[in-house]
Amino acid sequence: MANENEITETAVAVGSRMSGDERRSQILLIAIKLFSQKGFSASTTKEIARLAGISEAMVFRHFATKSELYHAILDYKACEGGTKNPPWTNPVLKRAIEDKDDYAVFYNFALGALLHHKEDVDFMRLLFYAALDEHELSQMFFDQFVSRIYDFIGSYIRQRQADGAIREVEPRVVVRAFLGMLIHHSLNNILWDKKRRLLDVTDEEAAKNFTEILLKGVLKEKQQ
Amino acid sequence: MANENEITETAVAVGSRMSGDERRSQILLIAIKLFSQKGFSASTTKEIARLAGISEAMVFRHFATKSELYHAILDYKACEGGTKNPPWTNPVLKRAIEDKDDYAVFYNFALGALLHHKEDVDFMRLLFYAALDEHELSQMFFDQFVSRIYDFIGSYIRQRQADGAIREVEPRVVVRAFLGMLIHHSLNNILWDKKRRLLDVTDEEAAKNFTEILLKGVLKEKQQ
DNA sequence: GTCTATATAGCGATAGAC
DNA sequence: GTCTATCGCTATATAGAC
Repeated sequence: MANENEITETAVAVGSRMSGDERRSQILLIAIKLFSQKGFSASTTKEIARLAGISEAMVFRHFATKSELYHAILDYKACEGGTKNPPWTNPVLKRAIEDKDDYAVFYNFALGALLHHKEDVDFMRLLFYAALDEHELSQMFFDQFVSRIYDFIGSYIRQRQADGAIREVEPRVVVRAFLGMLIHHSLNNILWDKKRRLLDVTDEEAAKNFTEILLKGVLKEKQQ
Repeated sequence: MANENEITETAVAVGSRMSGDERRSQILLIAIKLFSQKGFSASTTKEIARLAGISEAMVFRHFATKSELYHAILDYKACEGGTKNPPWTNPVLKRAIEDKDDYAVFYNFALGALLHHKEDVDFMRLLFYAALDEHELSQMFFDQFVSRIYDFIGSYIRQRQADGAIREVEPRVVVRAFLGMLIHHSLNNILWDKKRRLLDVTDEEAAKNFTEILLKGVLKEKQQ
């Protein structure tokens, strides 16, 4: 691969004797970084060991197989990383929904998503690798998280349609359009824009613009 | 990996003696399929050889290294596959632009993109793998194709803003929003929707809905 | 052009001492 | 909990016969 970069920074202290649990999470964190950078097959247990400052045998003492390590990562990330603070528990968003403040609903959702993506680039990369590899994590995350997003935003849209505020469009199409803007934007930031910046906007500006486009796009004209 | 499927279908006749060029393209096509399904590292020259019905040594006669094979694929795909019939040569689209028929411009662009994605799933997967691996193809495709799309649609938007038809938004943000809907939708179709279908619409419906959302979202109200 | 056979290296994983 | 040493396997890549 073109990327010959090394991981130089490690969140956990390297080497030195540590307890089983400490060591286990250290290995986990390093493996997350490595797998998210190079994918599963291109990552080696040897390099994980080297980065952790321990021998390969130690890696296999904590995780019987490389595959088990992968699963542990995915479990860890899917439970802790990906679905922590989901939108449906966000108080600001809940309030906006109660108030039927359409702009606040979509803007806060958008900004939250963009910040979350930026904060957990590793997880996004891991998730895309898993999706391409057709790994079960992908489906797991999808069922546990993405499909709920569709229900969550979709039901708000349906409600606002009943109010006569939003025109008749299939709610799921609207969700896909909105998520498309957000996820595609984050993906661009992660994968390409670092080198050639096609678009240089703050997360707030992006959230504002996307929200405006979507809302004007779906609200009935008289409402605007 | 979870995907244990085999490639059973091959576009090119397997085995039997063939000319150098024939054999070369056969290997290329098989490798494209394999790399796009499993990524670079997880694909083996042995399997390529097996699928082609030849020995591994033959693969290395045509491509000195596995990496060279990868490059050949990317050159081939980037020149022939990805950028064949780009939107800016589409006569229907050109006509719509001349006529300043906003709906036709965005609808035809959208439908063209969705059909193209569906037609060349292998290339999309290859491109995403390459992007994650930070392979140069990714940047190449980006510079040769994506950035031109931004210029192409962006300049149309700018023109319509000068006409007073489209409200003041950064054109590149609008492009990103629209491409986001389209690419994200295709990505969903490819990666997840095959198992759990969140959204079941024809390409025409999707193109229509996305176009309507975008246009209502950016046109000045009086224009609608 | 195609093969068999082989070189070489690195992989995941294990054994056994400390 | 950690190491060194090593196994068995598979990977890429090459040599040389047909």
